[in-house]
Amino acid sequence: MANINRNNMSSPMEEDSELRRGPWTLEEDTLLTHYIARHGEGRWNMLAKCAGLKRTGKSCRLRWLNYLKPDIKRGNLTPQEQLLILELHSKWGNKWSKIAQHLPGRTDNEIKNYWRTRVQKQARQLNIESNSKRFLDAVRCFWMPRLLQKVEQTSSSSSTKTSVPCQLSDRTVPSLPTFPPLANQTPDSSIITTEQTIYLPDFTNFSDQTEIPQHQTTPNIYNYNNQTLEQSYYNIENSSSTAGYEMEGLSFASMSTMDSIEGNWMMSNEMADNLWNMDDIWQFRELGEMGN
DNA sequence: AAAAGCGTCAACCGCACAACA
DNA sequence: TTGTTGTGCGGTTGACGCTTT
Repeated sequence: MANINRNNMSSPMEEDSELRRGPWTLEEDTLLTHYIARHGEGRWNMLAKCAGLKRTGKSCRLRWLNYLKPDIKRGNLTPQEQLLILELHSKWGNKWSKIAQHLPGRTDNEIKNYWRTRVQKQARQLNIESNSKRFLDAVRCFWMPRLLQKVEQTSSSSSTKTSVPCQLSDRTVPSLPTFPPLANQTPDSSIITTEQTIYLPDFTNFSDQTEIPQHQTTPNIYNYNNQTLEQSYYNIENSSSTAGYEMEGLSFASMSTMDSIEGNWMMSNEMADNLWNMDDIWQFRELGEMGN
């Protein structure tokens, strides 16, 4: 049976024709907001009726949680948030609500949309499955380092540790070193060390620490296209000790597969969403072919 | 200027599950 | 135990706006 009928608690003939669908009007938003302000959330079907809304309870709940709730954060996802999404998705897969719990103010719907429109777009460009291990490697090799760089730029350009929009006016950013150093290499002082700490702003409410695996202190070995690879792990920690969460286990495994990119990492405004350029794509393809 | 193509995102749908009578 | 209701989740759709042709 359709949800509309089941949730509406009345016969289809009675009320289905009266139920509104589609975009919410300002008036409906106001009704819903005011009702919840007075009576609180929950019992959505009853709420919809009592508030005088010709909507299903389900629709009201969705509108409230995804749009009207006061703590909803609007606007583009910050590099930090994108980074976190990539990492958590690599860990949990399409568990959008679970991922959303770690991004205060962001909804599962928003994260899901981000994944489908931005991340999967990159997968299409690479002509690989977005859920494949190859794509995961590509994300870790190319995308995450870029986001890390943006995080760095954000934190260094901001005296306070609040999020600022990423505004890269120059196509060329300072060169990024081989990324990451292999475990048996002596880290050059100019390069990012394996214990680099990056400060992330505004991540609060991280209480689900049990879900985050313990920090891996030793590199482990696994195979990619029959090549033995070492994984290096980078730590990213929350800047606020009171936030109660450290992003331990934020792993950038297997970046060493394709760490031969030297020199300039190109990034521009138009590439803000297109986190790897054509050179990266071709390089990734070539590496994939070599491995086959 | 108009049409077509494309990307984004709010909203909907189907399903699963928990709570309860 | 069974049926009903409420809620939550993930997948999908479609409207809308922007860009390209």
